[in-house]
Amino acid sequence: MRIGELSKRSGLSRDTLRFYEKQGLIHSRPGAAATNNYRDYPKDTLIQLEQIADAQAAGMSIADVILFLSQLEAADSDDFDGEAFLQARIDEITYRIKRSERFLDSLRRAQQVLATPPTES
Amino acid sequence: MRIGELSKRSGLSRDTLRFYEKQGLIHSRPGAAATNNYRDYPKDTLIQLEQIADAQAAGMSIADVILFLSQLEAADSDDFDGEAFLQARIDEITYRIKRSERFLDSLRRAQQVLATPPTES
DNA sequence: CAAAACCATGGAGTGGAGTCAATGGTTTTG
DNA sequence: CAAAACCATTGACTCCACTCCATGGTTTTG
Repeated sequence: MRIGELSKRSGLSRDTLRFYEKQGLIHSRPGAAATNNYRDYPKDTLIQLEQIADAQAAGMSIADVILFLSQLEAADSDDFDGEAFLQARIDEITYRIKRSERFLDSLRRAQQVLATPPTES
Repeated sequence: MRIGELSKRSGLSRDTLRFYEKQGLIHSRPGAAATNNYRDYPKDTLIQLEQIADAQAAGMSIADVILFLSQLEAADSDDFDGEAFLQARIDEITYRIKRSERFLDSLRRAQQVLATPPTES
């Protein structure tokens, strides 16, 4: 799949896709046709982009996502404590969700207030 | 409360607090002592900072938080559709939480994989 | 086959959210 | 009362995640 189609399907701009690739988040095999140097993305890139979006929604930086991905691929490289890394992210995200829900509640309360007809003091 | 104490209690830097104040997120009455121009923060600023942190955790920008706050104070200004604004934020955040939880699940699965002793093929 | 549509690279620019540094005034403390 | 600790302002700077542009090559299409 070429970048234009991936862009359309993922909803991300071409520039963002090229940026992600430069960062190492996604990969393309260059020019299958060999005549040009157009990027050619495997179809599961779309799924990966979804996962990246999930990670970003959870507050992870691109650098974190890269660390996480490299972690999955080389699960037994022992120069890096993957378990600690994972646990730290899990804790962070759990905490973030808790805070988000608290904020959501206050938005709902505000909604209640707005929905209530003005006081007839 | 002066900025140093607020900083210590909130865990935010003085610079961040001054930055927030410039943005209009928090307020101080200047120099109660009248002799200096030190900021003096009411004690409920701490609570407000907590709420701001919640909002940020939920992915809201500072500009959004300001809009939200102004919304609570002037609930009947009719040049702005507060209900639509609130509903949009609620939807956004709900969606973000859903994505975060999906990502959390994949982290937990990765954790499982790491915890599993290497295959004895 | 020419115009339109698509692709590439490199590098500059943007916006959000702080962070740092320089300079100088005020309070607290031993 | 001097030194240390605290405070103020202004403006420059950083980092992140894009986004835009200029320039030029490749494909597709009518």
